[in-house]
Amino acid sequence: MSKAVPVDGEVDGEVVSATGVPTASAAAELPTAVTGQGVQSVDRALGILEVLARTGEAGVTEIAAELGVHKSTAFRLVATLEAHRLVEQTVDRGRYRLGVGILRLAGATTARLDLVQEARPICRQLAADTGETVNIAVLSESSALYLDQVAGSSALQPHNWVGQHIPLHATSNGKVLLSGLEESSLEAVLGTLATYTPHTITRRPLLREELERVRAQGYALAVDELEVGLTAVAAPVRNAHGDVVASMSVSGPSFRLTPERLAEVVRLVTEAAVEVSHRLGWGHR
Amino acid sequence: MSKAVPVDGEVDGEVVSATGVPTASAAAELPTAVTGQGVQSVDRALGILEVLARTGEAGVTEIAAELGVHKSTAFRLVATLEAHRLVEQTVDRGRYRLGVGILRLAGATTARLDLVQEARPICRQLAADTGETVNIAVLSESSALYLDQVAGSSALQPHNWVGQHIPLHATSNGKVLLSGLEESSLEAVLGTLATYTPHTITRRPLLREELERVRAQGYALAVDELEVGLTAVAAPVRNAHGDVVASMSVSGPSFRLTPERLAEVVRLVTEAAVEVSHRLGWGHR
DNA sequence: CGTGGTTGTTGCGCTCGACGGAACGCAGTC
DNA sequence: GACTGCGTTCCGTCGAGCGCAACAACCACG
Repeated sequence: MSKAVPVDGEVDGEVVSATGVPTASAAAELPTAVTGQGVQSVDRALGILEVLARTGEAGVTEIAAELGVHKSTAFRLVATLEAHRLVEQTVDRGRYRLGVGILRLAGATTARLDLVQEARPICRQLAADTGETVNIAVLSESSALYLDQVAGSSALQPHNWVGQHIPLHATSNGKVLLSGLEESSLEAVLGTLATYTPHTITRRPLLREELERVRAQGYALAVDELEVGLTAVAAPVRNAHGDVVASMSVSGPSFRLTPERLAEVVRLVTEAAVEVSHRLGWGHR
Repeated sequence: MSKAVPVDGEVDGEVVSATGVPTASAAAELPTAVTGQGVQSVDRALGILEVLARTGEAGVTEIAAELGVHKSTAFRLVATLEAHRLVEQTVDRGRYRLGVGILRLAGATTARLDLVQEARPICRQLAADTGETVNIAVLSESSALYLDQVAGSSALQPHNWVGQHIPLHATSNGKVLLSGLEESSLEAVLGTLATYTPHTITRRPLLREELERVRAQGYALAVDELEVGLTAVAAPVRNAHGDVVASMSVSGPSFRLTPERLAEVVRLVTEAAVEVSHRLGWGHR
């Protein structure tokens, strides 16, 4: 198992890439996707955390096999992790699982869970890619509250919606936010469905169908529903639990967001929303 | 931009001003945390995580000083942590902070805790019904550890307590958890009763009376006891044996949780806690 | 534009700390 | 009671990780 050490060749450290297959490193017999270089024992210890995150529970022998190290080594590492409360054993002489220390650390990271802060660079990129206006909104008191907006490349600055409350049933963002609600709370936030244009969805059964479609396809459309000539597409942003916490949208004049262009925009906005979700801790399992 | 919503950003020293009760005369030789025995490098690496959790952000030199090791050592450890996404640097050649890997792990831990799993839908419903923030906490190391949080309908996430250790005597959750203890273990977990506001209960006899009241009425109140303007009400969650295993709370600004509204909130939170208890096997006697 | 102070980053040789082998105590199970 | 699995402990060895020092940027002086 001794790995070829002396000469360290590649300098680029980027190995893991979410979907990427691990690089073909020499003697890569480890089934776990742990990074090759770094402080060995720390690398292994963190590997243990990842194993436990994946399996939920594991014994020392199992862990040792997974990492490709001796039992005693795995035990020493696990004991060190336990001293820091990052793992805990179910009973004495039992298996191990992740401990409360993880939660304490996570609590410290929530300080930077500022949605706007994390989403901004991605919003900017999305605005640059599409050339249209990008918005991010959350649910607030029976309406959509726009938290941030990045203008597109086009000269004419659209209306600035930041801080505005927007009806839920007539916007793409609103539909996405509604799609994340359960049936019970859905009824609580839905008042009368006001009519804004002939295309506004005003009948509840139709809205439910639409929300079901949004859930299924992972994004929402709104064409001429709030305002004639205004088209928008939105995708959900999820937190670590998978809840829909916000919605990210691209909007612009309908004559520019033509049906054939929409497909590409849909792809971009869903990708961006997934990226933000990842930064919020979503994406395990 | 985005002036409208003051979602608290990166305030540095913002971490609970409460937990750090000045320890009387703790070991001066130990640089930071529990660094007893174990794998040295792993111990140090985890120490780095704790430093970052405490300070929010830190540079390599600062970390090295905190741990009492050489810069290069700290750098290598931090680089290893970074490879696993547990830390990340703000910009190139910049300071380090905790990364999203922590959130992934945290998500895995809460997913493993059946308590959170079972309680989550009920918490969500409770948050929707009351419009306020719902928390669920357990007893851990002489303090209340918050396991989960569901934000209320108001847009701005007040403060994310998940993973934080909160004093037991100054919170509604803490009182509920204490009320489930026996006399002997009660004395063990109670240290000095720190004062946070003029309303904090700091005298032991008064606290005992309060706990007796909590036991009798089946819920706990905390108005302006941890923080002026913060009101919370909590109810016990019991397992199949009837032991208090967790506490569920609704909290919000005192101006919104008025006395006349509290009655209704008390009813809702106790009902929700009973429902969770039932799911954990309580109630068949 | 230099100059002295920071930072984070990187080779390098020495040494001490982490590693693996083996043995131990303890549960179950043929 | 022998067997086989588990988690745990002890110990000698050797290579991995340590501290040193030099490096490359950056910032604040003057």
